[in-house]
Amino acid sequence: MKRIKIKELLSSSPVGSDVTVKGWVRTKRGNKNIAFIALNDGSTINNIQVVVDIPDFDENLLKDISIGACICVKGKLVESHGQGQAVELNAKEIFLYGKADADTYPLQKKGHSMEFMREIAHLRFRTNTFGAVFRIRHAMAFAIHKYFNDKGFFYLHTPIITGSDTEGAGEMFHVTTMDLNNIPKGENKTVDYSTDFFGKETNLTVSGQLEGELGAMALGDIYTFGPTFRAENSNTPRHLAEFWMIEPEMAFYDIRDNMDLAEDFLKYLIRYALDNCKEDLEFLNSMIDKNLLERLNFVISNEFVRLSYTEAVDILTAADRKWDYPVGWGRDLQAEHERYLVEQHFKRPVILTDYPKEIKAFYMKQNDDGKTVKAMDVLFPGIGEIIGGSQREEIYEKLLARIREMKLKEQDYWWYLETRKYGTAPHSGFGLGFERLILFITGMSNIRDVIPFPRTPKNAEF
RNA sequence: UCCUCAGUAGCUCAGUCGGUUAGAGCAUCUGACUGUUAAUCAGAGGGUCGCUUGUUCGAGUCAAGCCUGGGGAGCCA
Repeated sequence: MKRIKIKELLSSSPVGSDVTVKGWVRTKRGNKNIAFIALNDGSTINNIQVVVDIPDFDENLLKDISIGACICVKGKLVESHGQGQAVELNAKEIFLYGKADADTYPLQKKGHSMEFMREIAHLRFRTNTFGAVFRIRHAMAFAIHKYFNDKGFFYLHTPIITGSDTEGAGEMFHVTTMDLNNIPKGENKTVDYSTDFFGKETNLTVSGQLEGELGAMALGDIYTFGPTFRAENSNTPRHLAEFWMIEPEMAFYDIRDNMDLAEDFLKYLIRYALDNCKEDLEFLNSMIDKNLLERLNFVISNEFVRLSYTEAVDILTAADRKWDYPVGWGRDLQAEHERYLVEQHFKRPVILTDYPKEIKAFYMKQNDDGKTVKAMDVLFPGIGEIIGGSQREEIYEKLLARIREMKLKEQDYWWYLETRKYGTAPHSGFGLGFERLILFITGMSNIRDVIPFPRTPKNAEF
């Protein structure tokens, strides 16, 4: 008999039908005559209750069916005699795929801390919380592709190994095949990369943006969605050394179009989760964050506030409170400032634009005032910066001047500059941190709990 | 990297002013119970008190250093 997934079983199998289910035991309880097994196969957060007439089965088999064991059950679907569920499965045959020694299996029926779960990341998928989180993570990845595909964007695969540093900012992971115990040195005792695999210094990408722009200058609208690496020694609940980022890049979009897209995109994703991950979100709302559903609904039904950096500084200066870090035009906004704007002053997502050029990247479109650039940061409650983007500088001379002002290596950007030399066009784009989106959607509080196997300083287990 | 808090049974934690043999709940094991819902009830086993050094007659408790983890900050998505 063909196996049926529990999600399908619960939604569409008629009472009285004979079915086969396969899954992992969540709990077993009962007495010497009858046992109840809560079985889960990951297809849904819901379990099927398997009812076992103990005299009909081998005693040793039943002993081995403990929490974590994997079994196949054939039986008849019936209306439940108990209260907790509509239907249950009366077992006729049970096959044990793999037992889970109750003495050593780390998961129990009762609560575990998130910290403990991180130590058993290979098993934490088997909990309600992580099952819900990773089903939602999948749904969001799918929705991202659907959103862009429906809008005529093309998914562009930008390189993971790069020969250039996107912004000159941020530590990168070196990629090499050199023998680290015997690194060839050239003149001045510097490393001689000419003998390395690529014949030059290479790193893992910190952003696909620059390559993404090359694609946008021909395909029109593109997006990337791939792994991104930062070797920064960041130890916070919002940073990973390896994370996933979505970077759309659009020809002929100005900063306003860019903001419109970012807001529409985020609201689409939240709505997609509400429509397609209802049960998982309800579980997270009840167990992880009591305000989750309310917050998600609030965000999709209200306009994001849009204001300039200069206006934000005015608000912060006028605010009746003390800052750990001083507020002033030209200084970068600190976490406490962003939080104040989002969580107290406006109480909704905020898009900040037109930052001083000194605190932003070289490629951002310079405003006529000579002081600011067309940058935009989308700030979310509890998360901080979830999106960072800008209109790009498309005028060759201005871009080159900025590269020189910031003392970047001009020759490293020859191909980037050529897009401004040949058929340049106004264009814009942004980057969305995928895990930060998942944090917001799930209500989880630590980014290490929304990626299957987190990479952070001093941790690359699994 | 900085600040701060923590590390005691498989898990979550208590442990008073430094004092005899370090406790609880859950989990595990044994037994009871004819429909359970984190099942319930009774009993049992289970400890290098993160590591090292020191102070002391005596250290889970005090001190120093280190390791690991949480929270906050910086960097950023």
